[in-house]
Amino acid sequence: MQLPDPPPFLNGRQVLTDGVHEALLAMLVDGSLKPGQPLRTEALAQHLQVSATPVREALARLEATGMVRRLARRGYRVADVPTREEMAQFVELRLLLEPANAEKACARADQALVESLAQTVETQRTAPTGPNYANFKDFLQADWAFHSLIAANTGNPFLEQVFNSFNGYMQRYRAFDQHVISDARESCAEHSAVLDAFRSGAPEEAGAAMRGHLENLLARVRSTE
Amino acid sequence: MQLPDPPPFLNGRQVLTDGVHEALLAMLVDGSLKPGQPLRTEALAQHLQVSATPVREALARLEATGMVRRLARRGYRVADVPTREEMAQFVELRLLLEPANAEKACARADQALVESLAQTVETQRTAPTGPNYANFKDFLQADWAFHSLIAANTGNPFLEQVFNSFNGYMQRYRAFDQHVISDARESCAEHSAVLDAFRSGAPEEAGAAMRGHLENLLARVRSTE
DNA sequence: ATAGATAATTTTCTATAGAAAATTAGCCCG
DNA sequence: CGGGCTAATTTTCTATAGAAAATTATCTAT
Repeated sequence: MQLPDPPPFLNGRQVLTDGVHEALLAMLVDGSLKPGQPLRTEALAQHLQVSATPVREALARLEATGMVRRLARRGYRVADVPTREEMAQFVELRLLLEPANAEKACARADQALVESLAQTVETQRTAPTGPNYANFKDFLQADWAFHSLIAANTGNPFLEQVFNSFNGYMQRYRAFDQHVISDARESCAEHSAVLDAFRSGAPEEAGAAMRGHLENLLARVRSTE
Repeated sequence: MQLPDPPPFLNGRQVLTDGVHEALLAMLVDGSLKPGQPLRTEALAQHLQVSATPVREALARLEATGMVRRLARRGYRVADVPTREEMAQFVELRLLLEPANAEKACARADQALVESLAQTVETQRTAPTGPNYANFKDFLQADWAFHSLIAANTGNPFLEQVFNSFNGYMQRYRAFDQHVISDARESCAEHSAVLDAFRSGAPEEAGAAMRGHLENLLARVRSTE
């Protein structure tokens, strides 16, 4: 098959499956694919201007993230949005991992890392926090970048891997949840506290600050509704 | 296509991809697919008596486990066996999660769980620990079942999910590593200690026993060679 | 009407053919 | 003998057709 004009998502990618995977991931995260919605391969393929094969392959990969679920002989569906309780359990998991991440990363931190972290905090501070997802997208990305940078600099690839595997799951929740976002100011201040510990090279403090941040987050998630 | 005799791995499964996935997983775990070996779709398909499509789909799923890696336009390969250092880092991750798992599971444990755990310990105690993989397969399965049961009974599905996602990775390592197995006796005694804490309904003790178990494991992994 | 069965349609899933890329082999010339 | 170019082969990757299952629609009998 000769495509009339190359699909826009194939920027630099060599394989259609990769492009489809990325495109679907973006749609899942930003909420344009609605929870519970069936994902028919043919329709998606048509929409993305490719055949069904790379779509199926991309969906198979996405299944592992938990954002898509598959029923034998009945195809794929968009996973339900996490409930508040599920999100609380998710934060419980993060509470086990991220304070340790912060401690390890702080112990190994160089100037470049500290500056990168500072950059994310600054981005968060100045990013708009409007009413809909498009408006606070930058804020959320900076938020995640902060945690992600720390996970990536623990020196332990497994810690990074576990963290990243839940990336989309987390971001998708936020796209559907208005409340967590409204705590932008507090969240920003808590990140600053972690950053300060990094600046003064105090691993234990960094761990404690991260624990505090997540405990506050947990309280915010649990308190509402 | 009409298969002359149904492939043995399609027992009860409705979809070929599922069967292929399971078959490949088994081959990866028991070491019959060697580290670094290229996984050519056509060859695997022929061997499993199916076409290339379900093979590709199964490989796409396996990529997420870390046991298989993919290079664009160059296909899939069996991942390298974890080094000792990587395995130590893996145990570090487990040290963050599993003591908490034990504590949570112990706090919620009922009689049935305690009995199931006791069963795995008993299986371990009586299982043969011969020189090659086939011989201590039962032992390793019981070992893993112990940890897996605990993860599955924390009440937090994320803790279970993270744990299971590394299942194959771990088991595969053991198939290639002779040393960890030789500590069968110690490992068994340590499991007993955790079990005792469960019996007496002492969550903190259970967590501490689990921590001790993993710290000993970490020491065993690090000490050798 | 409505329940149950049957037919028609849709959709998933698998096989296969062919295009694009990568690998290997062969060759020429230094 | 060896480096670099081209041709041949292999292999991945994508599209597509068709089989099997599931879903929807239609029809009949009560």
